[in-house]
Amino acid sequence: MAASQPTLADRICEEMKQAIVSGRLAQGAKLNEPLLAREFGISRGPLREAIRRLEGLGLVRHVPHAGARVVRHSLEELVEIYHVREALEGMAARLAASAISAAAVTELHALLDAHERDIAASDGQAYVQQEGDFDFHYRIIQAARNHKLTQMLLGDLYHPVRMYRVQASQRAHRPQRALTEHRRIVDALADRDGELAELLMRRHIAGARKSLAAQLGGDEAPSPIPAPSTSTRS
Amino acid sequence: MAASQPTLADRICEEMKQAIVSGRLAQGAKLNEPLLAREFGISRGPLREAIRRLEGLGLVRHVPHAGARVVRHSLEELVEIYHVREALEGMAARLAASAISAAAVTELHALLDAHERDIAASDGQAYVQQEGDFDFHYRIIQAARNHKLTQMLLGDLYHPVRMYRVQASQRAHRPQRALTEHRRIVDALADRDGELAELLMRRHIAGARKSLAAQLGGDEAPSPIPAPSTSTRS
DNA sequence: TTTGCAAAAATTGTCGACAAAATAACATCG
DNA sequence: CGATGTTATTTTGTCGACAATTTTTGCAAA
Repeated sequence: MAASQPTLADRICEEMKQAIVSGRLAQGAKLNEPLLAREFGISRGPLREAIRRLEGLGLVRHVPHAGARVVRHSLEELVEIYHVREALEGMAARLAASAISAAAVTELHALLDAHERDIAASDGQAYVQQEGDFDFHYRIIQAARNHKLTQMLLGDLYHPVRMYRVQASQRAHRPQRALTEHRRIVDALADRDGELAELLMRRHIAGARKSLAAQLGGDEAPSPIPAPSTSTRS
Repeated sequence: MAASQPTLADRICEEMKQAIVSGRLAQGAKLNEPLLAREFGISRGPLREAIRRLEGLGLVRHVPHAGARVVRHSLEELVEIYHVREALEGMAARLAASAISAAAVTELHALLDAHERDIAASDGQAYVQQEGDFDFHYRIIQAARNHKLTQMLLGDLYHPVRMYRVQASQRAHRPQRALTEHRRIVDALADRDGELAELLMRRHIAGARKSLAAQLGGDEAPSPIPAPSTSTRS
């Protein structure tokens, strides 16, 4: 079902998605149609279709006669996303404990072994852990065998997270500790202990969220006054 | 977000979304561009943009040189969605317990009172409970004050559910019981008991999911998926 | 210098036309 | 009669051009 003859709009959409996630198209950047069209060597028609698709995906925002811009992700929004991830990936871990195959568990162990080697090799930077972390979470999500869940998590929710990681050049929070937590989760999966797997996954993501929230300045745990001013005034 | 001058593509996108959810555009129906363009009285350009946006929203599926079709939702997928709803709305209930205002709790009570009157009045059919149920869940989600959560739940996830409800003409499962469960949830919110609110909400949705899954086992007379008649009004 | 308004430029929205591909129809052959 | 290759039609993909709107620019006045 791969694109046998990928259309121009599809190709451009994919390229732009990559450009946005990688930061080559900065957050809030205006998408100038004639310019981009010339740059990609295509007409404005397919480009507009690609932009509309990205709009549906939530990666760009479009106002009627003012053009489209790359969405901006505030740290607050990142924290919100981590809340959602906590709920969703916790569920994924629980489902995975029931659905995962023994072979997949073995593969997960091998993956974590590889991560351990990578961390030991590139001590300090641990950039590989970035993609490796994604890889781990990807596999858990896939193992849950819930198509809609996969679609939401991998299709929509992860883009902002990847954008943030790449663009902020944020190093992994204590990759050694993350690795240990990953191992515990896999152990729970191997034991078919869905409850424990969910708990550990939630704690794992909640830890990352709190680390993120710490950058916000204040603790965000109990929001006493929600401050309804979203300040998205236009 | 005041649509100062809604563009054609936006308007058509909205109309098509409505048509898909309401079932006027059946599941699996082919989106014939010249036909639809004539029907809407516009050119193919904006129509294609609208379709691309719907594609990003996950309401239509597009294959390179074969055209776009309305997505088909199997009962299995519905069950998957209810799993996701359970996790997400459970979280929403927990967050809402912390974030909701006293005034909002009062409004919720009033809403449920109205539902009770409606059920008593239109005993049996209880069609109002359909939208009312959505209304209740809407408010809980909003009360969680998590923008991303709202976006995912109300933006993407609910469309298939509404499609299913509308098209299958499914009556609410025991509206009286649903109402009671709703009341208990609001009570938990009023007590600021997030844990209990989450538990009750999860149980509430899990019940609906099980009722849904029961249909999966036993094939009943009403065929849930209508025959894909390619003919649309011209 | 700053403010306000008007013209100009650029950009977005929309359309019709042409090229490429897929589907349908049809005639031919086994 | 059915299968198959070819043609014809429909449908999708792409492009350039024109209209509508917004933003910028320029200029004059307070």
